[in-house]
Amino acid sequence: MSKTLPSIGARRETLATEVRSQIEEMIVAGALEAGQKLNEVTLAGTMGVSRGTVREAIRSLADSGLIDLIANRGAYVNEISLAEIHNLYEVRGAIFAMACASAAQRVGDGLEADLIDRLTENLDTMRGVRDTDDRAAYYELNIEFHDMLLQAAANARAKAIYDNLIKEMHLYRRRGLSVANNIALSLDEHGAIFEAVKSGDPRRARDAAFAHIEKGFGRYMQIAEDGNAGDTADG
Amino acid sequence: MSKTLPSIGARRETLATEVRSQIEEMIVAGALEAGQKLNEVTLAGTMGVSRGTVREAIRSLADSGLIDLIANRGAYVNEISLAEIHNLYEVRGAIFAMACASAAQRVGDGLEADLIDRLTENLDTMRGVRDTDDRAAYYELNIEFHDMLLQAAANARAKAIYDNLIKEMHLYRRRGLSVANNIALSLDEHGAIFEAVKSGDPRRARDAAFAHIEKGFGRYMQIAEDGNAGDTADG
DNA sequence: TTATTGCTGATTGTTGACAAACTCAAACGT
DNA sequence: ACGTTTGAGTTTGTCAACAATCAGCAATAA
Repeated sequence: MSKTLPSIGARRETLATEVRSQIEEMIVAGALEAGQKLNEVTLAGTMGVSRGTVREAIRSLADSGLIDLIANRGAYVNEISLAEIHNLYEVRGAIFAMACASAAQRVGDGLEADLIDRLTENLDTMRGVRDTDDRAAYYELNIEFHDMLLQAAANARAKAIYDNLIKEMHLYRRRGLSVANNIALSLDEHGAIFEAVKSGDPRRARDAAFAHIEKGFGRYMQIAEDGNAGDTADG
Repeated sequence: MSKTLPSIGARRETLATEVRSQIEEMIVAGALEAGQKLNEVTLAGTMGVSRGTVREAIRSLADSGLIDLIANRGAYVNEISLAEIHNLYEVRGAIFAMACASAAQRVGDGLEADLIDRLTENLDTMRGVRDTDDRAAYYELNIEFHDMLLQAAANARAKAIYDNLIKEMHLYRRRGLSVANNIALSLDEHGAIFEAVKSGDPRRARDAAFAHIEKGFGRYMQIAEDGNAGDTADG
């Protein structure tokens, strides 16, 4: 299913970036377990490329936190504790809250004219999905909701960091612990964020976003303690 | 003066990381200007290492945002606009605010016993420096203040991202635009953050931190517009 | 004149080989 | 029995050479 996104004209794919996505996918899919060591020659062999190329890909993954590097000893798939998951939630919340505040500010300034319409449509569709309990659909809509706000913040760096965090958090979904979700609850929270952004109130948007992420972590903890292992969307 | 910081015990230095810091220093010091292209063979020659090694270093720098990469065309020192500087301030503010809230929470929970003492001492020293107008000393104290709070947040990922942002923002200090500073003002703001953290009020700490960074950007803009080019600390 | 095509030199992408460092376990000495 | 040392084997770090791609310019055609 996952065609590589056609890169926008500017930057073609290089072999190393291709290998990078491939390893990334292996980690997310669980083909490489947490704590497992990545052997450069083995990977190079199975992928049919040279060791240097694999090496470059691994270095890149290490820089974005998916992999731990120890000099002269190798690369290991990042093992993560519950405390670290909390840390990721915190950072993600901080970035998202900032983005929502920024988006609200821009809406108040008359920029981002169509944002409100697009958010409205997203929420409407989501309400329809709530009753059908179609988690896959909800998952996509949830990502879209967050993405639109990040986009509206007009802060490329923030978006890059956020996307990276999301990618990393994906990991823990496949690793036994599902990410918490309650469509009805997170829909309410999305509504609160929406209202704040719509009214152009940065401060309120920020608080609503923070609350949303914090509650999301709470739900995650709940499910983690209950030992649930379903594959759901986060919210 | 600028010795390279001794890397923390755990991870030994490899040649590539050494080259990385060296290039980093060249960029910060202005030996490599914004927009300038980095030629791999030239760099390898001047540094006396192989091309593959500088390649690895360049890739790493690109991942942390100091350098722009274009496939098959090369690496360029990141040119940055005023809007992007604002973006960096925003992200930095978001992370810092989150850290302060977290620190306040932990203080309220009885953890971080000595944090308050250390912050108190930092502020006292700073007040002494205020009158002498010793900017170098203030600069160090300012970094220490922020570092202590990031540390107290007990969030390694947040600290890593924050440190990276700071490093990047260093760039624009050497590039004509100084980073804004007014010791007396930022001392007041530090005081507000301190009080909030001390009272264990996460929300107030967060707001104070946000305000601090925002005002810092305001001062930066002020100086930028005035065309000032001194080398001062930010606050 | 202007746009297109085909060279040429230079630079990046990729590879395989060599050198250095590490792991593990057996041999050794106390 | 226990800690230390030594050595073989494996894995990573570094390097130099080969292949692919790009920027710039000259020649050609409309």
